[in-house]
Amino acid sequence: MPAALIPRDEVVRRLFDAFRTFGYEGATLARLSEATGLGRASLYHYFPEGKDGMAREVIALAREWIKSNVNAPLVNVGEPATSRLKTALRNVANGYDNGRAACLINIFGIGDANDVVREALRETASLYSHGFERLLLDAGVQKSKAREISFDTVIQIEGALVLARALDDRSVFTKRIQKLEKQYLELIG
Amino acid sequence: MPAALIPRDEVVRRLFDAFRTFGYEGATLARLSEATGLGRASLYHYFPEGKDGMAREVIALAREWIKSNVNAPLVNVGEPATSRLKTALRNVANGYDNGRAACLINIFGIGDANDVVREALRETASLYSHGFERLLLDAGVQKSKAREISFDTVIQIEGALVLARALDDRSVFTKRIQKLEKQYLELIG
DNA sequence: GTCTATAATAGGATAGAC
DNA sequence: GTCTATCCTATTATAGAC
Repeated sequence: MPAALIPRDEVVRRLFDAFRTFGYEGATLARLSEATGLGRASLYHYFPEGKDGMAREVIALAREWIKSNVNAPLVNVGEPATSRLKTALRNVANGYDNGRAACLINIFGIGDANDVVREALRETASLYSHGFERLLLDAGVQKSKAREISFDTVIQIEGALVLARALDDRSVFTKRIQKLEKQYLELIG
Repeated sequence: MPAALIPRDEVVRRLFDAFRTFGYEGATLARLSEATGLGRASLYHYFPEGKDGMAREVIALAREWIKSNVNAPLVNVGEPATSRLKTALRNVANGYDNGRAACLINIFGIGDANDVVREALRETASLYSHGFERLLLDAGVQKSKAREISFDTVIQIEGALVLARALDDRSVFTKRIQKLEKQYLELIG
């Protein structure tokens, strides 16, 4: 019985990349096989539920990524608010490869996903704004205002990614992240 | 020789709807056939270049839509700036069915489109911000500032559409449009 | 866990009658 | 312009050997 070529986590990470590059429908098993280096049969060994199961695990990875790379830094009360924000935004920029990579929240929102995927998507999108909201509340911003701004933050991230891809110009994204940082520093600095 | 069941323009409009509902890869010929009411063979009669040709015409329709429904109202110097803006934003809200429909600029930016589609996409995305930029310039806003705000406008539209779909909450989109109107009125009112 | 082989279906596209 | 029939390929998925 041959050993696993790569850890399961790494398989999921590569699937994640493939899904957000090609979209759900565009991510064919041939491409997923190439992205992971695993044959189709091996993919079905890892994911008996097939492509749908892969998608579910990939969304779960996205959720964990947001938790550890965005929300955890933002609510890390040991640090001053400004450096918490900078860490989170740096992680956001890196996570999207500075605008080259798309967001799964967008990708899986296209087409007719099943209910499980749709609910996971809703939860993940909601989670995304929570960290920013907490940071603003900690900094003394009023609740309704904090909610509005944190929503606005996710909207700007998603919109900038879309426009950067359409214009084929990453700076549209990186500049927007810089502008977000500036806006936050005016509020919480 | 049977007459055409529907005008060609209407066929393209229905394809437009199908593409932005399902994405390029998700828009199968079966679905395009159902959306238009035409058999596959008839679709190939209208579009000898197949699905790719349909996509190109659909993007052209999107460009024309932006020109007549967004940019034309925005630069209509016969009207006061505020009502020009209101007309354009109302058209934007309607064009996306108040947040229920996705934007082709996003849809066709996913996956690996060919060069023709990619270039058309770039042009269309660029066109989108031009009308808003012109309105701001007319209102006396400084050029660099006008450019920045008009970009920001498209980013917010695209981002709000993504988030509204992910959260399955149209109000995320409609509220953002209202906020955009308010921001503009502070500048040009 | 990986492999080869293969089933079963859906996808894009075309031919030719009407 | 539309229809039925069909081709070919790609796609998802499974079986069984190692």
